[in-house]
Amino acid sequence: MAMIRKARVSVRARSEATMISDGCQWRKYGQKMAKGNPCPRAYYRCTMASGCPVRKQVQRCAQDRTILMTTYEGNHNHPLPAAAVGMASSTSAAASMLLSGSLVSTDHQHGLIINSNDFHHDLAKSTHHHPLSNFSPSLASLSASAPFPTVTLDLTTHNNHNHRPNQFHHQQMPLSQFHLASSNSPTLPSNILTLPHLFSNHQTQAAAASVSSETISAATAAITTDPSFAAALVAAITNIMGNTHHQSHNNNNNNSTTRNSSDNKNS
DNA sequence: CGCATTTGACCTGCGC
DNA sequence: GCGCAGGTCAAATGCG
Repeated sequence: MAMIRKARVSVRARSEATMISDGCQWRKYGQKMAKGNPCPRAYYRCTMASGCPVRKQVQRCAQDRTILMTTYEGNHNHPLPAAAVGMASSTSAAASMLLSGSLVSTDHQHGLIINSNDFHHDLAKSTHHHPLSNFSPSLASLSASAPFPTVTLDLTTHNNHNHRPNQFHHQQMPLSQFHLASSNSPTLPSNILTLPHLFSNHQTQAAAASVSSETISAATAAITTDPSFAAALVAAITNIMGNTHHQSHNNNNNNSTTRNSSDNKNS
C-alpha cells in the first residue's frame, strides 16, 4: 500500500455528478466506506491507455455532501486527449499559481496554504487587472508533509457554516481565482513563474518554472469558467509533475511490477 | 454477447 | 502478534 508514488493532486468542487468529467476515461475498480465518512470512496483507474498507472479517488465530503473530492495519483503514460490537452498546459500554470503565491501561510498539518482571497486583493492593487478578477476566489493548498507532494485545489466557496467564513458569496459557480501574477511581481522574471523558496520539491519547481504567463491567463479563463475543468487541470498537474521526473525513475513500471510481484507471491 | 460496474474477499501497512 | 483501515482484486451482476 505504501509504495512510493508521485505527486498527488486533489480537487474539491461542488458537483452533483458522481464524477467530474476531466477528459480522460476511467474504469471503476473498487469502492470502500472510509472511516468517519458516511459517503463511500470510489476508486478509478485510467483506461486511456493500457497500463496507465494513474488512479483517482472520488469521495463526497462528509460535512458537505455537495462537495466532491477528487484525488489523482500518478502520471499518465500516454498523451492526454484533446479535451485535456488544453487543460494540461494550463494545469501547470495553476500549479505555479499555487506555488508562486506570495500569500503562503503555514499549516502545521497540511503544510502550506495559499489563500487566493489575499491573492485577489493583491492583484486588485496591481496594475494588471484581469477582467475575471471579480469572480470568487478559492483556496489552494500544497502539502509538503505527505510522502509525496500533494496539491489541493479547493474550488468550493466557503459560504457554509462548517467552514471558515468567506467574504465572497457565490452560490452557483464555485470559481477559483487564479491570476497572472508573474508579470506583476518585481521579483519574478517576466513571463515565467518561479516557485517560492518554500518548496524544495524539484519536480514541482521544474513543472512550475516552465509555465509561461500566457498559459496562465488561459488557465485563468478556463478555471473560472468551468469547475469541472479543475479535475482535468489536476490530472494534468500530476502528469506534468511526473514527466519532469520520470525520466530517471520510471515509476509507471514500478507500479505495475509491484502489483505483479505481489501477485506472484500469492499464487 | 461484450463491457463496465458492483461488491465481498483478500492483501498490506501501521499502530497498539 | 493482533486488529484495523485503506487499497485492490476478481467473480458476479447489470446494462447496452
